[in-house]
Amino acid sequence: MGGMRCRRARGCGGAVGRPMPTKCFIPGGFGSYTLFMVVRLKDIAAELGVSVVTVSRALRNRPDIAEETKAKILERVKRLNYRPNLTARSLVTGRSSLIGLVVPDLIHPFFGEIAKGLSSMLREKEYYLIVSSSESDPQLEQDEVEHMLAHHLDCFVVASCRKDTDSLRRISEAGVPLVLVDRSFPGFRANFVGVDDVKVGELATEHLIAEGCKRIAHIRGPATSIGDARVEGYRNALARHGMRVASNYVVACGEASDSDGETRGRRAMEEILALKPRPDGLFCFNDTIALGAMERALEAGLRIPQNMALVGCGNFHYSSKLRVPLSSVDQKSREIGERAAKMIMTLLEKPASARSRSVILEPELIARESSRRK
Amino acid sequence: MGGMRCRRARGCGGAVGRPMPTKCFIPGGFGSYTLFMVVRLKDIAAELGVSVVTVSRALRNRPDIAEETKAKILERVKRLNYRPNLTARSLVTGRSSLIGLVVPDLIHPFFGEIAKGLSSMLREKEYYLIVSSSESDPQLEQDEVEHMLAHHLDCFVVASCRKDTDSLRRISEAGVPLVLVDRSFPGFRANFVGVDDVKVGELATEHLIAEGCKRIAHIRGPATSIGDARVEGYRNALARHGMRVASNYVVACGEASDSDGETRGRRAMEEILALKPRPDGLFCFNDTIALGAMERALEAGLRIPQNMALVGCGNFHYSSKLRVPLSSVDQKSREIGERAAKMIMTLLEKPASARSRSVILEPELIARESSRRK
DNA sequence: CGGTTTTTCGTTATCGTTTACGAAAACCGC
DNA sequence: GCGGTTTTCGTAAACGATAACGAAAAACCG
Repeated sequence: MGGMRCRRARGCGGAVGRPMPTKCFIPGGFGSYTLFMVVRLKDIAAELGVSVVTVSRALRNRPDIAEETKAKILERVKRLNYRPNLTARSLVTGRSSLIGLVVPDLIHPFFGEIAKGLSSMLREKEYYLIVSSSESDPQLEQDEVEHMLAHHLDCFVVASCRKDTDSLRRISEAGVPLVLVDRSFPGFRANFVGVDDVKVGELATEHLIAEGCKRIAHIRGPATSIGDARVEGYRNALARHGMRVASNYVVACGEASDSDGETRGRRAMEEILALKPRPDGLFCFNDTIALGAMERALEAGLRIPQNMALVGCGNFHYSSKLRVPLSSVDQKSREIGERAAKMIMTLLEKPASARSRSVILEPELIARESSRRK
Repeated sequence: MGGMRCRRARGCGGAVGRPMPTKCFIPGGFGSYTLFMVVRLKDIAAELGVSVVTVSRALRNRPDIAEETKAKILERVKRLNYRPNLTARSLVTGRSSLIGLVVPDLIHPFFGEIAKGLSSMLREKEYYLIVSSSESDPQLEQDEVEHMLAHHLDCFVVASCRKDTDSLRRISEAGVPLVLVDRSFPGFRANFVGVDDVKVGELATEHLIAEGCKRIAHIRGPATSIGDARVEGYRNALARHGMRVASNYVVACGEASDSDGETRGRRAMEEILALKPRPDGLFCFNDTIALGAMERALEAGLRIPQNMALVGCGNFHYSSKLRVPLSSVDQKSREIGERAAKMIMTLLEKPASARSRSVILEPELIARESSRRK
């Protein structure tokens, strides 16, 4: 118990660097404060009369150490509650056990689920998640990525809100593995996990057709690969059934960041209500927009789904609790997180393979009252 | 541009440690890959013919450096896109710029908001958030804390799901500053940010009384300080109006982790429906439970709020979109995050003050259709 | 202009760990 | 009992930064 150090203590500043017993009470103070001990390899080594390296070897289960000494060391390590200083380890190994997650919005259930899926899988391998919410602000995203690079993370998981690939390119240039989620960038080669967004559009539209809708409109999302893909799916489905695609039936609602998606949904619905003939089916880019649209439609006296059937996307867990339970295309957010985690683990274990992998999940339609007309 | 190193590269393993130009193309490969450069203090120093320490000084804006050399260095730093290796810095300074956040559930909007509030404030000071979801599992929480301690975080923010203070005690013993959010532990001195939960119970109950309810029931939460405080508030309000507190009007619904809060809410409502006389007002521990209760009540043919007025707690942002928009006590989650961030910053800037601080926010009732009877 | 102060910058040690290498000890076959 | 392997362990040098100290250069002052 000899050579240990007391590092920080409330009200005992001078003691830094001096030997201390495991617990240390300051008699004169406001009471007794337990001081904290930094147990280091050095301490354990000194106690047992072995070298630092030997202790390190025991901890990392290296082969070149005698079973006997290893047992002795591990016993002491356990008793002293030693944990290796990952900062120091990281400095020399170059691996931090930290994964960076950059999403547009932490509160959005979609990204929340992804974070949860990621962290629950990464936990097993003792990786931790350092998160950043870009608040759907491209500049902020870039800045955050830049700062996070300084932490030398082992891998980035990014749902980018930028139109260009500048922040992603910075990550690649820094040689840090990267997994895109939700949104990919054509022309930018990277690992990707997400759903098939064309399929999303198809599923929603096919469903509305199956429910007997004749004039199906679409509130489209931003002009990103996702937004475009869903429009494409919508068009595919209509074409497949020989239905006309009136161009004014696709209404844009701006750069739908989800925070104000609802207002945007309301505004878009205004446009749709003005259409002649009025659509009897509507596929919305996401649930938030669908929510706003639904509210506006109800205010206007429409009955849902009788006058207009509605399908959203995202399948928020409260979709079923709404005034009119909302049909929605599930984006498999939890699974996206888990698959991304798996991808990260192979990325980090295998020597960096040049090929980038994509995992495209199948979306799933959850039909609820807002679209059930039969 | 001389002494720089190429660190990692796809498909060029052998080059590690050798000098390389800023960009490096491998002619024979599958194409051209940009290699990444580790720019270090050493590199900048070598280029400019100054010492490492001088560069370090320029970067940290220290006084003991000539303006001229500082400018020269900063120009080069900027041009090379240099960022200090925070891992290395952390090792020597003992400060990691990382804050640990441990919550029971990342998807829960309450904790999501807290995370958002925290990170948006901490961002300014270039602190980052390492998050962990304990999934409401006490053992998991303990393990996670244990692991996170190895990362030598600057501060912990914890919404503990444990009945004891073991994990918290570990943090204190390690000498790491700690801020509790949402839930405090009587007898355990620590910094705290949360709402006044007695007030929560009072607000909800007073409101129901004001709306003319005569027999007010309560679905209580777990037997924690929070659960107890809300019951206390509920009792206070009733007592204040001379109303009888029937003990069977307070029904428990188990350890409401929020994931299955809804089922628990349904079950609790079963009990409540069986009460004679049937309550005409109900205050639920949280919105999720309220949601389940509401559903069950509607199924049973009750009209809300006419037959039974309902108030929840948490004020989820979709509360207003429900079948019957839900009245709810707002817990100021965003503000909790922001105040916690402020607290952290003073904690880290000021020399560790022995006194622990508490910020108790005032909850606010948001009345909606589920309780409006007048 | 000598001496003192101030400014500016470099040298050395350190943070806690791992990697590379080599030495000692133990084991082996003959 | 001797060369050669194998096991086990220690020494030294990193990793990239900062802290402490001291020396050189510049500025100041009477």
